[in-house]
Amino acid sequence: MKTTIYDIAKAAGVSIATVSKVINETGRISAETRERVKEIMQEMDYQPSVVAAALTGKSTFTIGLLIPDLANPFYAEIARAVEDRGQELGFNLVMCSTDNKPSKEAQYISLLKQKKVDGIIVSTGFSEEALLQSLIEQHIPIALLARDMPSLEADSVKVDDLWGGYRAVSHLIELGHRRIAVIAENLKLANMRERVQGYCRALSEADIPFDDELVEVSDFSAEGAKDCAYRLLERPKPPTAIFACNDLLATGVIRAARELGLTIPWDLSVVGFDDIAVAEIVDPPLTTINQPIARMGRQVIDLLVEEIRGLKRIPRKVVLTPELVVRQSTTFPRAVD
Amino acid sequence: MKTTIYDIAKAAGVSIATVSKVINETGRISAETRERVKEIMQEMDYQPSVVAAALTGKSTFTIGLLIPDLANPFYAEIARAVEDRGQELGFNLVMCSTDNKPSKEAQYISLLKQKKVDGIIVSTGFSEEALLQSLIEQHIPIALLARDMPSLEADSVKVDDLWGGYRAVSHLIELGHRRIAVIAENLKLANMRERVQGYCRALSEADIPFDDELVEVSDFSAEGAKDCAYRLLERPKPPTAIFACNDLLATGVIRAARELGLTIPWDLSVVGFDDIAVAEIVDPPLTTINQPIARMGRQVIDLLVEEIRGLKRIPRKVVLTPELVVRQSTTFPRAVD
DNA sequence: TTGAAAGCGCTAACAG
DNA sequence: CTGTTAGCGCTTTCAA
Repeated sequence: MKTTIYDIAKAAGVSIATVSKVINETGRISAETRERVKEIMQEMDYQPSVVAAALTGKSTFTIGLLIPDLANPFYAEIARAVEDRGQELGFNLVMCSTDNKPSKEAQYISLLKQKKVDGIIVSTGFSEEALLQSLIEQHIPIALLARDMPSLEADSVKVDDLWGGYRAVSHLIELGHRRIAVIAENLKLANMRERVQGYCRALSEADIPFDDELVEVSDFSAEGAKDCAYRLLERPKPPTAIFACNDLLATGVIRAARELGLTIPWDLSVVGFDDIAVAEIVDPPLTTINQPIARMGRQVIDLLVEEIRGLKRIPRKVVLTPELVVRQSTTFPRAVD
Repeated sequence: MKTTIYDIAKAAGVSIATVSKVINETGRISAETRERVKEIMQEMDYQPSVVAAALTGKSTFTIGLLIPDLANPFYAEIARAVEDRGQELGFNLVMCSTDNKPSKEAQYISLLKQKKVDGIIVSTGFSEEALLQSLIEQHIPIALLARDMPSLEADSVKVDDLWGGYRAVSHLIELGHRRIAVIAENLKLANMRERVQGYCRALSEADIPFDDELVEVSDFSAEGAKDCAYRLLERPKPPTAIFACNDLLATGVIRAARELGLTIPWDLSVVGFDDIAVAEIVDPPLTTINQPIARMGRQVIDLLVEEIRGLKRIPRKVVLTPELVVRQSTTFPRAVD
C-alpha cells in the first residue's frame, strides 16, 4: 500500500491534522515537530495524494489546453510554451486536440470538468461562445490564447493580427509590389479575417485597388495552400507577391512555385505569419510575422493562475505587437508593371 | 454547487448506491429504476466526479506521456497519435517535456504519481532504468514508445532502427555511392546507436571499408547537424551522400549544402529518418525512413490500457519494420570514384 | 432489487 | 500548539 498521511502521523506520533498542517504550511506548528514530521515524510518517501486533496476542494494542479491540432507545428510550439510555464508553477497540462470540431471540443470540455481541472486555455478556432460562457458561469477559469472573443469575460493573450497582416503587406508594397495576393485559412476564424483586413488596409493606404480575384481561401493544410497558389500563379496576370496567412500555408505556396519553375524570391515574393521553426528551415528561409510564442504561453498561464488562485479581477485582454522578420523569400518585383 | 450523486438519488427517490450502480452498470437494477435514474441524470446534467471515483481506487483515466520536447515535430506527431487513441478510449494525456534532463523527468514522474495517473508512456532518451523499474514495482503501468529497454519488464513499441539505418544506407549504395557519411544525434541514445549500426552493416555488406572520419555526432538540433555537415563537406574528399539519423538533422544538412552552393541531390544525396511532415515540405523533398507514427501511438495505448485494465501478461515488445520512402534528395553520385 | 454504512486520503473548523 | 471530527463524492460490501 502507498504510504498515507496516517502512516506519517503514526510514525511521528502526532495526529493527521498536524501532518496536514506541515504539508500545507498552515496553522502554527512548533519548529520542532515540524522538522520531525518533515524528516519522516522524507524517510518514508511520502507524497500527498493530489486526488484526495482535490476532493476536499483544493486545486488539482491541472490545466486543460484546447488547440486544433497538436501535430501542427504552431500549436506544438504554443503547447510547449504553455507547458513550460505551467511546470514552473506546478501545473500539468492535459492536451486536447479538437480538429476544430465542436463535438470533440464539447467532449473534451466535459471530461476536463469531470476531472475538476483548475482552468482551461482555449486556443481553438471557433468555439461556441455559449459553451465557454457556461464554463465561466460555472466559475471555471478560462483564458483564450492566440485569439479572443471580445464579449467574453475571460483573459486573453494574442497578437495584433490586423497589424501583423498590415505589416506583412506593407513590407511587400515597400519593395515595390503592387499585385499582391493573399491566401487565408478560413475566414470564419477571426484571426484570419483580421490578417486579411490588415492586407486590405495596407493596400488602400498605398492606393492599390482591392481585387477580390487575388484573395484565395484555403483549408488548413499546406496542400490546400498549394492549390490556391496554383490558381493564383496560373492567371494571365499572376501576382508578384503572396501573403500567406500562416507559415504552413506559405510552405504550400513555396512548393507550388517550385513546381511551376518559379524561383523565390526573384519570380515571386512570399511572406508568412507565425514564425514557426520551419520558417527558418524552408528554402528560401521565409520572411514572416513573428508571434512571440514563448511569451504568450508564459503570460496566459500567469493570468490563468492568478484567476485560479482567486485573485478576481477584470479580465485582461493582452495584445502583443508581432514583428516583421525579413528573411530571403521577399525582394523587389522583377519587372515593374 | 455542482450536482452530486446525492442530488440524483434524492430526485429519483433512490439511494446513492443505486445511482452508483446505474452509472457503472454494476449490480442488478430493475430496468425501470435504471431508466428513471438515467433520465434524471440527463435532466440535471449530472457528471460523475472522476476525482471522487479515483479516491476509491478507480481509474483517473489519465495517462502521462514523457517525451524530450513537444516542440520537436517528431514528438509532436507522436503525441498527437497517442492522444487520438487515448481519446477514443476515454483517456486524457498529460504532456511532459523533459528535454532529456533526468531532473525534469524525475519531477514529472513524481507529480504524475501524486495525481495517480493510470499509466505512463515513456518516450524520452535515457531514462534511468532504476527509476522506471521502481515504477513497475509500484505497479504503475509503464510502456515505452519509440525506444526499448530490453531488461525492463514493460511493453514497448518501436521500429527496427537497425534495419532502418541499414535500409537507408543500402539505398545509397544501390545508387552507386561509396563515400557515405552519417550524422547521429547522440550515441548515448540506443536508437541512434542502432541506426549507425545499420549504416555499418550496409557498408560492410557492400565491402566498403568503415571510415570513422565519416561519422559525425551532432547535438539534437538542426543547427548542430549543419555544423557537422560543414565539417564533412569541407574535407578534401567529401562524401557524396549523407545519412542523417533523423529528419531534423537532415534539414540541417540541406541547409549546409545550400550555403556551400551544392545542389541536392546532384552534388550530394541526403537521406533522413522518421518521415515527419516537414520531410515532404523541404526542398528537395527528403528521401527518408518512415516510422508509422499513427500506428505506434495507437498500439502503445492499446497495450498500456490492457495493462491498466489488469489483464496482466508477459510484456509485449512490438517491433515494426520501417519503410524507405524515396523522394528527391537522393540520386546517383555525379562522378564515380 | 435496493439501501445503509464504512471507507478512500486529505482539509478545515473547532476544541482543548 | 495539537488533536478530534465532520465532511468532499463516490464505490462497495453486506443486509434486508
